[in-house]
Amino acid sequence: MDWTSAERKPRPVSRSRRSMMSYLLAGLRAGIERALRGAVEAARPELGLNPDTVIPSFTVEVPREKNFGDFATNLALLLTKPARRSPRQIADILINHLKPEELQVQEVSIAGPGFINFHLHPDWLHGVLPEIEEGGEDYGRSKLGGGRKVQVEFVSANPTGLLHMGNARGAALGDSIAALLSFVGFDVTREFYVNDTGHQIENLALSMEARCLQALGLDCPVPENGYHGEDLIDTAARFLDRYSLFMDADPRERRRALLRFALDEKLEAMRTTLESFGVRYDVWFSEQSLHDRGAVRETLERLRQRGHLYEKDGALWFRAAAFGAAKDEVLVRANGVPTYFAADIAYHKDKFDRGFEWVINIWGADHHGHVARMKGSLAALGYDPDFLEVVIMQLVRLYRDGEIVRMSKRTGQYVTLDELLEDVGRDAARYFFVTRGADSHLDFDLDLAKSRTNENPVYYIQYAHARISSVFRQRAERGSKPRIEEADVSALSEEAERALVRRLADFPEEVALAAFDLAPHRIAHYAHDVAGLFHSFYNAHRILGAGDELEPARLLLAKCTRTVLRSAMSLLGVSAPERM
RNA sequence: GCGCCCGUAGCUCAACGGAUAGAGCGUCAGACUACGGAUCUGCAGGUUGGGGGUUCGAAUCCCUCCGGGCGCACCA
Repeated sequence: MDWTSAERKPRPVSRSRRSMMSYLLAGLRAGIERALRGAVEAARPELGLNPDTVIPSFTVEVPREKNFGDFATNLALLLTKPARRSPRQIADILINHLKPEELQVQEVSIAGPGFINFHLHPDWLHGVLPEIEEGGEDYGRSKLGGGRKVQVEFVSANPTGLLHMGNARGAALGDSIAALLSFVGFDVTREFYVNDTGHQIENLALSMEARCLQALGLDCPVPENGYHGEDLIDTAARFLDRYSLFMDADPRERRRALLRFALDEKLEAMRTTLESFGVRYDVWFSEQSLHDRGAVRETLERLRQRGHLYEKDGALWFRAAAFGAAKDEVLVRANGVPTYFAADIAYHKDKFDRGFEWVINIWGADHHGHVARMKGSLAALGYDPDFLEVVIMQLVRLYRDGEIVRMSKRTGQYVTLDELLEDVGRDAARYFFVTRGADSHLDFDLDLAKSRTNENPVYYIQYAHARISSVFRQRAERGSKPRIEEADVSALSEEAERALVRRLADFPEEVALAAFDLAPHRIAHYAHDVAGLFHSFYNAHRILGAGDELEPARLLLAKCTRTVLRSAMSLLGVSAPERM
């Protein structure tokens, strides 16, 4: 783990220097890192390092094993080559150039193959709770993003049907990623790209027309490639309700009106569903608008000028293969109609032109084949393709009653997000989707998500939060109120208390790491961890009635735990109930 | 056939290239006469799919094989 993780990955946003935080742990780490750097410089002759030898980039991290200390560095291991000495020898030399007392470090030791372990003075923990108390819901926020503009585009489902489980995973993932990036100081835009033109949309219009005619008693089947979902029957009925002059209208006008009506209704339904899932977008971007204002034509022209297009079989092709894609791609069909990909290139160019410095797309695994050509097209336009980051999300497999639920959009046999929300509820759904890494195949157990038992991990976290709230309710009911403000945190000496405080101190770094790795599942695990430490503490020790010294200190600990749990759950889109 | 992702405890999954691979669930054995038992404590459970390689160090990177998922349209 590394507070400077923003610099580890070769992303466009990574170049600017971090703005340093005052968080305790981060500060202590930075101090140790500086001291180590200084020690290498001072020890150059002893280590046999040339003046121009670059110090390798080393880590100062929290070791997994806690008797390895609070921090450990691999610096000595990395210097073996340039220094031509054994790592333990190097570590020994480095330690002689460190002044631990200046670092709040109690003990420095060499361990294992040559790690240098730092044991902090135990009192450092005393600073943690006051810091959380002061920060409140802002504890963990940072300015690491430097206010740079980031766009997260996710779901972007075809407005031709209802949202399904795959879309739901994308929604949960995208929204949490956006929340994380915002939390660490990026200027985040959540965006939904609306596919409101093209073949699928024409099919939608034709299907609507068929449903209308059916409603009027005519025998008119939905086209083979059309949309057979029953929701369209209702949509058609509502249309007829409103526009009774259906049969008299000019067929072309009629189709346009049908389409407009269906699109509006479908989009509105998606917006409503997503909002009840806790997801709200800043921008709904219309594909059609790109065509309307000539952005697609303009983009094609630019590619042509740069010599990346050619004609074949009457179609216009992009030399995608020259930019790392599997094969070349058609941008304009022989019939003169641009492909979806052509519009998509224009869309991503537009993202560039709007000034985003980092663009994140959440795509399902069934679209992974598009990544190379999308990036290739950006390179062809003269942009840095690394500004685009595509998070590929593996597909969701549903289980009910221990068996796989087969889903097929064609036959309309699939579980919708609306049904999921009704069935298992928002909290469990959001948590389940975001508790696994994006590239892990997700087995979604409907029965487990629905169950209100200890098998369901969502409630474990929420229960910790509700329990803390309950303690404060109890306290309010009782007469005596020791003042939390006068809590003496040094009274917290039990192992369970210290472990919890220690974990709470990790939150700012945990959030930063999760944000830059686009990995909200880290927060899910972290929250579970904190909840577990709290439950252990709670079970072993009294809070109320613990005595004049301990009670206020433990109340403060409980309050800070609640603060962190709330923030973590909020990042995941899970509610933090006062009682359950 | 080619490309991308995955394979870790009985199940679902974690683990910035670091030290003795960790959680939850399940199994088994236990725990408060006061703050919510949707809790806690403990036991058992592993050749990280197989085999090579790189590295001081590999679940992690490279090669190869096996198994699973998903792509490879003038669809989106």
